[in-house]
Amino acid sequence: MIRTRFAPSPTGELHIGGARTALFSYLFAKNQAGEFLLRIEDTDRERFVEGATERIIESLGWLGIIADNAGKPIVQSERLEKYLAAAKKLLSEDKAYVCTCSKEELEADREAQTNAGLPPKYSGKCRDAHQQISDKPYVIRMKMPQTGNIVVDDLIRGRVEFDAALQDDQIILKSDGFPTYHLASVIDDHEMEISHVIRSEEWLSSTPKHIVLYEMLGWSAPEFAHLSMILGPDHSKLSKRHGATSVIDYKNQGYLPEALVNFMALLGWNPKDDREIFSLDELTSEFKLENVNKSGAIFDIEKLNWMNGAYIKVKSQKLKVKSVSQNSKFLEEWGIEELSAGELELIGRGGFRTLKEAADYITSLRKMPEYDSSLLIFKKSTKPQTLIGLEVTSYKLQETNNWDENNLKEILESVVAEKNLTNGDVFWPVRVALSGAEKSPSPVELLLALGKEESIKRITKAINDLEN
RNA sequence: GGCCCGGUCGUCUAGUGGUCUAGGAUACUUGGUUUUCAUCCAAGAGAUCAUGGGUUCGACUCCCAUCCGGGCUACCA
Repeated sequence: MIRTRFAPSPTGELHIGGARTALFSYLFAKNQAGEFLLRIEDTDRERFVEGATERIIESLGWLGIIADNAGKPIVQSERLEKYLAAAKKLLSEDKAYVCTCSKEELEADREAQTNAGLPPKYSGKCRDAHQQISDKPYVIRMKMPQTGNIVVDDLIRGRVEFDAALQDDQIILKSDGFPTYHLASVIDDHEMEISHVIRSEEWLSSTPKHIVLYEMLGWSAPEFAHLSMILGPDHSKLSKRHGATSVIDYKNQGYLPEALVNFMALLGWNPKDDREIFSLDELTSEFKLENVNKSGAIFDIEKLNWMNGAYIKVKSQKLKVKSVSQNSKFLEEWGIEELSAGELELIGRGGFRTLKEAADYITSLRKMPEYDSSLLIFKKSTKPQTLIGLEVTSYKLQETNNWDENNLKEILESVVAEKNLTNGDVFWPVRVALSGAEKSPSPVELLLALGKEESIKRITKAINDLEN
């Protein structure tokens, strides 16, 4: 049984990088009918943020990445005795030792080594001192082998070797009784029966320590797959100074979860052909770890914008055939509860990169436009011709009971034909009367979005403005 | 500094020794469509495959070196 996990620290909002790691872990497991679990790594009490766990789960849920244990994730701070017991077992087997070096001492050692041009490494002072646990503050360090190579067979990177002698005697239990990541993740991954550890590249360097820990504990290690990182435009690790980096930021800016998921999946994974648009389900059935890249990828907002626009288009077109109550959620967060079919049509014509842009447009469209009436006259037209166009159109619109696209188009065309006018005498002023803007969707789209009553009201106002 | 990972159009990428004078997408430019803008359609420009050496009849593809970028080097994860 394939079983993967996502193990964030509750130190803030879910990051794009974390979300992508979660996505790949989820896709890998679900592709093989496996389980995807969530584990909260809250062993650092200083960085712990109240409520962060809930917000991470919420962001994940918004993306559609639902862990099989999302209702009750594994929480490390609730499992302290397990880590302590394991550390003591290692201690009794001489695979770990008590270290009483103070932080100041360690800091001084490190500084001296750095100044001497040496790589910083724990001195090993307590390694063979065989100290017992006493009242004195202590930590427990694992005893790394001092010779040989440690091999990591990474599913993405292949075979990577590390010189054991260069590895530090990692602290596995801190003086506050909490485990470090290394111990806790090894124990939990084993107990949760995780078959594949899929995590970010930043963990590759400490994987040898984890492998040694598995051996010491007498367990077989899971498979490892280290994902490349997501980079900012300046090629450094994506971080806050690059602007929006949390999933919730994108939600608030009007990105669709489907678009964000699709975009993140393409950052480092591809289907080996030209397809680019994938739903979460399609991603699940297509995903293969072999198709994941080794190199880091820059988060390119332009491409996300394009993809989000494409999703907005498709989604608004789908909603068009549904009832008003069903589409009430679409732009709800921007204060728009109900969308008419005509408004959805207008959104579906494309051009909006975010939901917020679309909502802002609909909001402004719903207000009676204010504009200089000279704008009503097309550059190749005249005031009298414009007035005729507007008046005849207004009359015909009042007479019709058939407010659909084809009919409206025919009406406008018939005004042009019957009154011997040009498109510029009719289409342009009607459009301006409805939108109040130099640039806008077509008059037919606007008529559809605004409805009969509002459209006639605006055209009437335009006629009055022009006459006075 | 040490160890580790990576390096194909600006960006995401295809490419696993000959089909590559390198394909797709995005962004950009131009043309078409449109009363306008956007959409849409079409076309174009854009990569001496980081650099230098090998190996080979032949290398983007294999090997080495160099350079560049990134990660780790915490009682953070």
